[in-house]
Amino acid sequence: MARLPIYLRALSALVEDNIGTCSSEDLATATGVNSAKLRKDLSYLGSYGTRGVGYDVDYLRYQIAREVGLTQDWPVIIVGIGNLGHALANYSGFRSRGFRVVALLDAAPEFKDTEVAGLPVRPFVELEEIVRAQSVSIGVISTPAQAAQDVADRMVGAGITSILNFAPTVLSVPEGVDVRKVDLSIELQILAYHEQRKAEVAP
Amino acid sequence: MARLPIYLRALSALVEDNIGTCSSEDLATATGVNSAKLRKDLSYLGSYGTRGVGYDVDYLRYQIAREVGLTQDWPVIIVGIGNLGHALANYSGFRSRGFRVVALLDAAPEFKDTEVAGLPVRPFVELEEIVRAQSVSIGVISTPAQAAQDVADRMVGAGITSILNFAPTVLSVPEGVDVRKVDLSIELQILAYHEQRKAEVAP
DNA sequence: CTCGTTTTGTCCTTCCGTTCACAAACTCCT
DNA sequence: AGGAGTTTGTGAACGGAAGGACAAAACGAG
Repeated sequence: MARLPIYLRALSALVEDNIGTCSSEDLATATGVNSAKLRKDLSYLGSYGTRGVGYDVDYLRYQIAREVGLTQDWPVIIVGIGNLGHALANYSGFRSRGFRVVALLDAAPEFKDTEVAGLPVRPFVELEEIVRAQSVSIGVISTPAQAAQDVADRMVGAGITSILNFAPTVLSVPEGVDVRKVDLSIELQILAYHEQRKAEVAP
Repeated sequence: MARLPIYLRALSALVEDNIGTCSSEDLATATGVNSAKLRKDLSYLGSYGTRGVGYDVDYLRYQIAREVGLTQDWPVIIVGIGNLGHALANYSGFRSRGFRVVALLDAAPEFKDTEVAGLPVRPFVELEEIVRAQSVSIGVISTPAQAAQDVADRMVGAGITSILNFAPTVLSVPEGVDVRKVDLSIELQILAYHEQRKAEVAP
């Protein structure tokens, strides 16, 4: 479920505040979901609550983290060190949630011998070697659109089975490989759509 | 509909390739959608196809752009010029799709007199003035999580009615204000979840 | 002009996610 | 110990999106 990470974040905030127990209603308002939906989501993982009391924050957090797979460290590589790749390499939210950026790659020769976020930028041809050496299964693509499919093919060939794609292209990958796409301008377009509808109704 | 921008991008690619006409099947495979779903989406906008022929690429593109609201220019401000804000300010995909970044803001005084992507970074206190002067209705938040709610409140107070939030927090905003959230680490967590399930089944 | 081919637009069925509502289970107070 | 008050877990109803399937419409060949 795509909502588990949201619950996880809210639970982490509760842990910070030394709150030991919470009801589904509490979590629901904190995360902006319906409380029945939240309970159903959690019951799908098992019966981790106590009727009349609620959920043990620490315990529930661990159970969700285990379900999502965050009890282990996931090595990640980032291909395409432009503005966005730069930002991703420096993003602290990855490391704090069980992801470790093990390598940055870029095909452009001008990155030779440069460092970003404490990691050397390595030439793209070393992809296979790095993926195998570090058992990487998750790759991030932050290249321009026209390079994305090539990068994806190489990633899949090297053994990567999950791709987070920031390039504005539809990637085609074989069965068994997961792709998630984040398209910044599409998000803005969706907002513009709603903006326009507001403007049409009002005046 | 959230799929319209995807169709729009595929249509733009077809225009580049000088393709004047396409069937729903063509567009569907290019965007990775079921062709029946695509036709239903398009028919919701009106009857812009010709049976036995398909859709006129240029005409359809214009109609979708009009529906989404991209025939006009949308001024946008970005608050929080860290790594991510930097990348967003430089992202060319915004301008090329009808969005114009009119101001960058940050509360930190060390940004005084600096420029990013050709725009001066202005102090956060000038938010209201900028929003009013430029009639901005869309704001982007790329601050740390703890500042995000404050920024959102100020944005709403200044008259902004659509917010794209990159901070890992649930924002609470009044009725009539749209918020879209992009959480980079949640995307990775969803991939990790699927990765783990693959690993459980295989060995 | 007619027939065969192609493709749209849409009806209808199916399915999945969401929400309501409530019994079961637990705590606390008396 | 028992009753009042909470809160979970889930059965059942609801709604809407997705996909299959097909009639209507356009085009081209003969």
